[in-house]
Order: sequence, then C-alpha cells, then structure tokens
Amino acid sequence: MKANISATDKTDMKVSSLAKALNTTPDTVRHYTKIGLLKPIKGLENGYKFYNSAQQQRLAFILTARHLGFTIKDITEIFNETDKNNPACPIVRDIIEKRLVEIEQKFQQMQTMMTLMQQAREQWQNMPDRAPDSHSICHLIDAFSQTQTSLLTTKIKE
Amino acid sequence: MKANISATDKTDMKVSSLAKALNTTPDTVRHYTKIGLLKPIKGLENGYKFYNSAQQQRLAFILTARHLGFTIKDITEIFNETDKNNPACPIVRDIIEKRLVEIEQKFQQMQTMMTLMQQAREQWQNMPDRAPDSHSICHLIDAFSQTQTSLLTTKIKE
DNA sequence: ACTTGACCTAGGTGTTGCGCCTAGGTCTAT
DNA sequence: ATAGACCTAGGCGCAACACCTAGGTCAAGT
Repeated sequence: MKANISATDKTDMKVSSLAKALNTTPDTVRHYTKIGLLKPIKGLENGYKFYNSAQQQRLAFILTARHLGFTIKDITEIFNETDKNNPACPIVRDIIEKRLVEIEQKFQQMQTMMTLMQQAREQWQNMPDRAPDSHSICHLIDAFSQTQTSLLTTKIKE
Repeated sequence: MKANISATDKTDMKVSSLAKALNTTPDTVRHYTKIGLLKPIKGLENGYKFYNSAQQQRLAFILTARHLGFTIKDITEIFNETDKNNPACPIVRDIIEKRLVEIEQKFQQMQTMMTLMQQAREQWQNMPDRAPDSHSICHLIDAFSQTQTSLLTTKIKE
C-alpha cells in the first residue's frame, strides 16, 4: 500500500525545473498557481509543490495562449469549460475574434502614435533649444500640440 | 491691500472646468495634481484647488506629451529642467528617440502577434470542436503551439 | 556531523496611469 | 432651507507578473 492519493511521481516537477523546462520564470509558475490556473500536489511533509504531467500541459497551454494575446481571464474561462469536460474550442474561437479586433485597433493607434512621433522628430530636427519662457515649456511640443488639435479629442489609452 | 499671495484670479479654474476645457477628466486632473505635476493654488477657506493659466498650460503640455507616448516619468523630468529654467528641448529630443525605438519594437511584436492570431483563425476555420481529452485542452491551441515552437523562446511583455 | 549553497514556502509590495468609490464639506439657485 | 451639483482627501481596483523578506528544506562536500 504505497500508493497515496497525493503521492508524487518521478515525472513530477518542482517550480524551478518546470519553469526552466517551459522557458518561463518560477515567479510566473507561482503566480499562475496562486490565482488557481495551476493546481499542483502539495508535498506531505515539506509543503513543496509538485506539478504532474497534466499540470505541465496546462502551463504549456497557458503560455501559448498568452502568446496569442489571450488574457488570464480568457484562459480561466477556457479552463472552466474544459474542467466541465466541454469542448473549449468554440470559446477559443470567440476569444480570438474579440482579441483580434482589439489588437487591430491598438495596432492602428500605435501606428498613428508612431507617425506622430516621427513627424515630431523631423519637424524638430533643426529647431533651436530655447529656454522655457512664461508661455511655453518646450516650444517643440507646444507647437506640436497646436498643429495637432485633434489629439486633445482622441483617447490615449494604452 | 486686497492682493494676496494665494489669491485667486477670475481666469483660474477648478478641477472640473479645467478638465472639461482640455477634454480630459476631473480624476485625471486630480491625479496629476496628486503626483505633483500640477500645482494649483488652494483656496484659503474651503480648500478648493484653483489652476491658473500657467497650470492650464502645464496640463495642456502633459496631455500632448502623453499623446506622443511620453510617460509620466518623462514628463516629470522635463518639468524638473524647466523649473530650473533650463531648456527642456534637448531632453525632449532624447526621450522621443528612446520612445520611438520602443514603440517601433512594440509595433513589430504586435504585428507578429496579429499575424499569429490571423493564422490561427484561418487554420481553425474548418476544424472540429472536439471535447477535451486527457492530453489536450483545446486541440486548436495545442496544435498551434507545436507548429510555433519559437513562441516559447520569445518574450511576451506588453 | 556539520556547514554551505541552492532551493522551497507564504506573504507582501511595486509597477503604470488612471477610474471609481466613500464620507463628508461647500456652493448655488430656487 | 433644501436640493443638486460641485469639491476634498484618501483608499481600493486593475493586469500580470517581478522582486523582496523571513524562514524552512535538502543534497553535497568536508
């Protein structure tokens, strides 16, 4: 009777080795564990956490999903489904559609910002560095803000 | 002898009107004030904050700078210089160079991520929604992660 | 047997830039 | 006088970890 419900297996891993194996950090593994995405087996005596192969799969999934732009919340939802043994794929499709829209918008915004900055750099290339006076902090930005009034009406949000 | 050091002027504004005038929120104005970017005059009796035209200029500057992708820290540095009556423009040039590099990198990353997601969406268009099995959570992402091993070596960081 | 160094734990704080909320005081108009 | 709109200081929440602390554990070398 050596088998115990929470006995550890030789393929189980501790935080650091798991992190190293999947090319992430121990802190990240601990974080996912803390918020309940990973559920390791706790060592009976020393309280160490052991991740079996199922948990290792989960982490791999999380990392890939994060890379695809999914949020932790997204991933939590996905796990909620799979843990009820439902197919997660429909949800995954939904999420990717949402995220894709979001990311395309962000992309546009970044492009706009980048263009603005490039414009600014060029416009300022040959302008003098005056000391600030009463009505100006840095005339470069001041001037820029006057030619870009639209800025004040669009949202920043990054 | 009506003139007082901290007397308010008719052009001074309170939080909400200032916010409205520059198309931002009262909370934002309060935030900038709290962290010391704005320095209003405090009403002698009621403790209300009044922003004179110099502070109004400062806020306009902050908003434009934020729009250009400057961080609050950047802006703080800029103000530190101008408050010593030094020209801020050299710093501003420096910052914009840094931020431009950063943003171009981020831009690349986003483009990569967007492409990945678009690929994923297309690849998954006609794939079945199997229930999760022992070795798979959502086979879509699982499959994807195998064809994209490089993912695990690049950083996420947004 | 003992010490060293590498690992582990739980828990807390810091990051960025605000948004939102609370409890209470103030101002303006009817 | 009272309602409704404004103001205050202060604090929590967010996203996704990174970093740090204080203390326990383990394997290896002397």
